[in-house]
Amino acid sequence: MTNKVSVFEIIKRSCAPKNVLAAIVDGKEVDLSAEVEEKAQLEYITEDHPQALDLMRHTTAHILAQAVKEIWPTTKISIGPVIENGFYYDISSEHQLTPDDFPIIEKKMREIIKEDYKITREEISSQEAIQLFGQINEQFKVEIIRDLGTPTVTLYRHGDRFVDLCRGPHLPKTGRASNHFKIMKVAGAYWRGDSKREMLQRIYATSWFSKESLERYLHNLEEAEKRDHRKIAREMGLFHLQEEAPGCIFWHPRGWTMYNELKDYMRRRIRKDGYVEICTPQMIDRSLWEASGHWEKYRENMFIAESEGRILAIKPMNCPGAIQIFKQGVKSYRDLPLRLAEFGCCHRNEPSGALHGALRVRGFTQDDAHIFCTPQQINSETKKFCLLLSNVYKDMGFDDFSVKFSDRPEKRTGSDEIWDLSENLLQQATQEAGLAYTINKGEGAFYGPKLEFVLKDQLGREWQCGTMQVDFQLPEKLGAWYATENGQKSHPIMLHRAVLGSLERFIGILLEHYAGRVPLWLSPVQVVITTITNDFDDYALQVFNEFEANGLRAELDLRSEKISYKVRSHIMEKTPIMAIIGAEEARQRSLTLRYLDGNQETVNLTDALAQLGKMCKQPLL
RNA sequence: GCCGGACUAGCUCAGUUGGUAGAGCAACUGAUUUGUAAUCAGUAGGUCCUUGGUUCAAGUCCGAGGUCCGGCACCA
Repeated sequence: MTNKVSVFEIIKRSCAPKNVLAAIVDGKEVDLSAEVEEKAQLEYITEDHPQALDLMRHTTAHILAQAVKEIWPTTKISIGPVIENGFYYDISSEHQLTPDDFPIIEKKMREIIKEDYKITREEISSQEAIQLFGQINEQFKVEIIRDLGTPTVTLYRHGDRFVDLCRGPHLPKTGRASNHFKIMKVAGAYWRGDSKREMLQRIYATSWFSKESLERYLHNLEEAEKRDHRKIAREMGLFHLQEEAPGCIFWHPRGWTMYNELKDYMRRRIRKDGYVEICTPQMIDRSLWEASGHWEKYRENMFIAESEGRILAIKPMNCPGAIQIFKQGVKSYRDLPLRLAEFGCCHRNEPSGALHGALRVRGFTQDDAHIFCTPQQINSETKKFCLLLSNVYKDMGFDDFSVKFSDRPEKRTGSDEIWDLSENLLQQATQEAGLAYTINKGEGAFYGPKLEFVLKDQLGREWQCGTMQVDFQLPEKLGAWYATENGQKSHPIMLHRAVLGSLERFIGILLEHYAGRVPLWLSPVQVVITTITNDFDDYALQVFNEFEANGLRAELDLRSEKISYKVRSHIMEKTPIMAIIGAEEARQRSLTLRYLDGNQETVNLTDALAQLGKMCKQPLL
């Protein structure tokens, strides 16, 4: 029999570092109070350990809960997990928290840290735990324990002041938690993430080991907010939204230029990949939506127009329309794969609370396409698509995107065989395309599995852009078929796919990614020509005409302002290049090109034209 | 949709215990002719989100609605 001792004891006896927060035994994190074999291999978690921050934040979350309970004793606590950059705790309280309460809570938390309560772990039977939490009116804890269904649970106490249900591990004492924390915001969150249940108050906080880390984090947040696409769009004069059209964008000339450049680029891309472009009606009679199943499953999100006694739906998706085109004329297996692309303008009545600038809108245009193919062609088409998407994202400057594979949901149609087949084909093709992905269990569409390609905004929020969905339902439902090699009728598989997702969303993400300094070929104004004094306006006008004739998007700024004033104003509009003309340039028929990063060079007009032409060229041209 | 907050000039924001609205920047006009992030002066600009109420009097207090912001839920 081997002797068991606490980690704490081992540290005391050995020459282990002083500032150990917890330990890892057999790959499992444990408290310092944990009893382990005397000769166990221990890894110590000190502040510089990769897992230390989460551990400390977790304990700080408990301290937050204790503080709130001490200030408002009737508060009920639920869960308080660690998240990226911090943690939150969900509570239910008669007291509605406001930011004014944050300093009060923070002060109490500092007191708790200063009091340096001993944190003890205790394992008790679930029944006892239910009784315990029942007595102190912690109904959420009781529910959690019931649902866990384990014979025992673990509790963590802060001295005799606070008790919480928790798996742990935790710091040995509250005093080991860092004082460098900050409560960030309070927001509503449903109990258990279920919109039918009680809404709790979620307190978000961040916490770091050092003051510098905390300050750096807060500074980064501020910087990220400056890159908010809504702010940038206004500064650059790209688009606006207004009350009368919630969730719909008013594109201004500059924004629309960017939009069309992006669209042109995509057109060239997909043409190279064998797509043909179509356009289907904006409004289609209800009967088609009933046949497609949208009327039943998606009615709530559809905008309806009534006319002459019939009900028309404004399309929320392009697929039923695309199928109508496929159905024109008899199709043969020789026609497959048939790739019908559509820059489809869709409207969806998204929940009001979901709207978010250009990233979540009600009216948007997808770079959509529907590929009609045989099951055998799923593999090659998926690979082809993954390659297309990777190339597009690369051209846009996104090396970093995540891929999620969503498999069969509980509510679905189609046999298990067809699900097995399509899931396997899709996964295999993705692997063969060299893309790493995570599994989104049960998140597939009811008609088939899907791939989602996700980009992050400046504040770390994820937005799905690209998608690839296998659909073995809709062609059949809407009566699309082709003649096989044996002359039999067969329903094609339909692949729904988009690279950018929506042009609106993608532009929003581009703006944030580049802080408005988008690649030259996308820039609405590529170069602004300006003069030091009005003496050179004639030459400036000549330059402008030459630029325009060469297909550059140029503007003239002949305001009689100081050059510093004009430089500043164009920097703020994020115009990538200024062509500055003074006495020297006019005499030599040259230009001084000033870039946004402050670099500049003086070149003669002919060279400038060639140089700018090259720089502003779209990919694939 | 749910919880909370906000809404005053194009933008960023002041506006006292309720007494009838202000600044800076932007815009416009004029002067200035200037070498790389703000030249000077003047002018104009408001249904204080909408609406109902309380009051002698409402930007301010109360009710209803709208939009936006932050989360949550949703996201074919």
